[in-house]
Amino acid sequence: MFQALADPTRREIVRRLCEGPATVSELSAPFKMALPSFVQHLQVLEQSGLITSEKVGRVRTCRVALERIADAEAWFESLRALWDERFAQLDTLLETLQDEK
Amino acid sequence: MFQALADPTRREIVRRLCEGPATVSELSAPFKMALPSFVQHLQVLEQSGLITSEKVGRVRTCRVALERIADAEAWFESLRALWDERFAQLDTLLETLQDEK
DNA sequence: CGATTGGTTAGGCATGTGCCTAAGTATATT
DNA sequence: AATATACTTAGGCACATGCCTAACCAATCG
Repeated sequence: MFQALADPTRREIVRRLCEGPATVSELSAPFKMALPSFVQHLQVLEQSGLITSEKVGRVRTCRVALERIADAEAWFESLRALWDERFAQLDTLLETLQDEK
Repeated sequence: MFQALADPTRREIVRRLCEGPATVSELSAPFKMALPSFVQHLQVLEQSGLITSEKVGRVRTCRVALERIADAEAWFESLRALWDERFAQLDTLLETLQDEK
């Protein structure tokens, strides 16, 4: 998942899809890149679960998988929890020191 | 920054440092990896700003740079904002349709 | 001072990644 | 049916990445 987000093109794709579903053509338009290369990026994102896609006729429409984005975000929250826990321990220690004083 | 977080070893390093500062030796102990390889990971993280390090004598101590972590987290928040904005627009549209009905 | 410890530098390798071009398939339009 | 459009498949290349070993430097310990 983080591997998938390592590439700036892929991050931009995800960002764009948060604005709403889009076709492969729409998504690829702003990028000066050969289509197969671009689609490879989509595949990485889809493989990681961050987006889904559906082909109707000859048009493939991509959508962001927000639950999966939330999974990635949760990692940061877990870091914050660790850090906060550390501050809580520091606070406790400071209180202990004050009591002893 | 996301590039730096793409590697599981590096994510674990960051996670560990959120528990508190640690020396290179301490950090590398759980990993079955040659020290130079491990230090290369630290360098990637430091280069990306996610951690800082300071050498005192022969001991290098690493610390997480929480502000920088917050920068990465902010990207997810910006996605959420886009998504929320989209829902707001949908709500408005639904209300408009209801009014017309 | 010699030995040990903690880290750094240098060079190398196998694999992965991000891009390309060419050719092809399927669907839609004229 | 011919043409255009949207995507897919296949193969390739240059560079990046994640690991290794060997050698070295600096600080600390006994």
